[in-house]
Amino acid sequence: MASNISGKDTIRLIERLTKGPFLYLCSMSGGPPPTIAEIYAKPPVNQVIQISGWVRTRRTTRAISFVELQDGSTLKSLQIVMSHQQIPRERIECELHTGAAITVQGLLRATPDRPQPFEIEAQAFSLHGAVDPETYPLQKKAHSLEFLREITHLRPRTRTFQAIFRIRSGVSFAIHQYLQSQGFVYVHTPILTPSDCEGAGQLFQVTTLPLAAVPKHPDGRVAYEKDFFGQPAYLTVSGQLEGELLAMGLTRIYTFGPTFRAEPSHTPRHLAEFWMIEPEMAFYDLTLTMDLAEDFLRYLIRYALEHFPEELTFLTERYEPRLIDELQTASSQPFMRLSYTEAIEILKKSGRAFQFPTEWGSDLQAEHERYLVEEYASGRPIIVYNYPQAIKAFYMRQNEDGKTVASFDVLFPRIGEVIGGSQREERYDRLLRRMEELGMPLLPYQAYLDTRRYGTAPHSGFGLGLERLLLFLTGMTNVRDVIPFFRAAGQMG
RNA sequence: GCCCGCUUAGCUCAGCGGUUAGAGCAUCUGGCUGUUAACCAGAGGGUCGCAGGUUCGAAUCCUGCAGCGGGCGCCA
Repeated sequence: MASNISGKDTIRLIERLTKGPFLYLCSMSGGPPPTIAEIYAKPPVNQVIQISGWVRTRRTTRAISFVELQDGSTLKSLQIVMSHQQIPRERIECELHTGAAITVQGLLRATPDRPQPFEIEAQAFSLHGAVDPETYPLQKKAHSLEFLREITHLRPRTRTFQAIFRIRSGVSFAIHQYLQSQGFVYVHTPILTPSDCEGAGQLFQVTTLPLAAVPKHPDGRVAYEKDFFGQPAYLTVSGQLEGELLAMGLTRIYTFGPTFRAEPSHTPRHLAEFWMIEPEMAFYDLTLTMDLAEDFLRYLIRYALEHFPEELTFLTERYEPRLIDELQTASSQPFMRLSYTEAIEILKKSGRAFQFPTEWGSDLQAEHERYLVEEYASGRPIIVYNYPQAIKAFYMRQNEDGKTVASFDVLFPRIGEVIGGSQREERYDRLLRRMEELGMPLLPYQAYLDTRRYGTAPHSGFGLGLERLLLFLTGMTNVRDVIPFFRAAGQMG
């Protein structure tokens, strides 16, 4: 057991086994052991090292066993060579099954004439956690994504999910990097909110009231004054309204956090808990905002291409043959821009028999978006802007034509909408009139309206769905496969 | 929420009214002087999702339920 090996013991063991000077790289007490990615980045050739990880495969011949070790730091694995003279074959066959966690001590030797650049000649290994091969669900061969969704706790052991989660991490970092470099302030908007401030979807209610015996008034209303906050509380469906308040003081802000919608959407593109990035900028009009959204997305795609070439090659070969081509197209060519009115004209002239109407005023359906992106634009991303007011949210800025609002959607091939955004209505009278037209209660929006009463300014923003973007970046087709643990209607994976 | 499809060994699947339900991989046993998802030989492993029904006979046809997947709507 590794926990029984002290640092001194390890040094003594290795000294005894190697009878010579060596570089003492790590022990449990002397710093973290190197990851396989670090070994590949700077191979300590001809040095004795310790390396830890999980067994991916083992091949045994008469005199030697080969163990492929992986640790999720890279797609690559490290081959460990175990001579049966050095380590008894029985022990290897008993302890080293796919999935077992081990630490190996051995000499890193260059192997220029073999498929892998180097390997480790093991002198000793310790087993941290054994695996019962009869019950361990994962094998060295590929599994279906559907099967892996049933074992989300073990998915991180597979190279596919290691690649996806590394890309998710890198892209999250790049999101901060890009926005920070553009002068944006990262703000934390609340997850618990008093009401549905956007109408973006069904809310999850949060309460400490006992569900078996909810306190009520004589007239049957729930006695919310006895609830935790003294009023109803919900999980946020969007940080936008708070984001607007903050942008009206900090000029450029963004949120990046989880969002919750209790919409029973049974599709591969919806989650009940998903991550959204919501930039909000004072003194930005619609055009500046579309420019920002396009530059931002192209930066993130380029970032993925530059930082995760091996992962993207793996995902392209394994899951989506068009992946790298699509990423290169989207990052190298400008997005196509169409007004909603132009888009409708194009659909009408297409000669296609669409299932849904293509009249001005009707919303663009999935089939319309797919035609526009995949056929009309030949796979280039498209920005559609200036949608009819009637099909968009109350806060979007009214255009001078009296029919449309300054809104936009970014549509990607294969996945559809990744961004929805707009210039916000900053004119108090216009906003108030629109809210009254829609019969909205004004009381919960006093803070929001205050920003229009005091020093109002033109401002804009958008929401980027992280999981949707990751579908595009990884070639996955189901958002459940780009988040470690998914929450969707009827499912907690 | 509506519509469609799938569910057979640990995994991926074939079988679609007619003997005792199959294959590859995995597992186990044995073999192999360096393997690359190693290879060779042998073995074990199944109430064919669950509950009913039709039939001389059901994995196969029908009904219901469940789980999963896909399409649509809503959206990110």
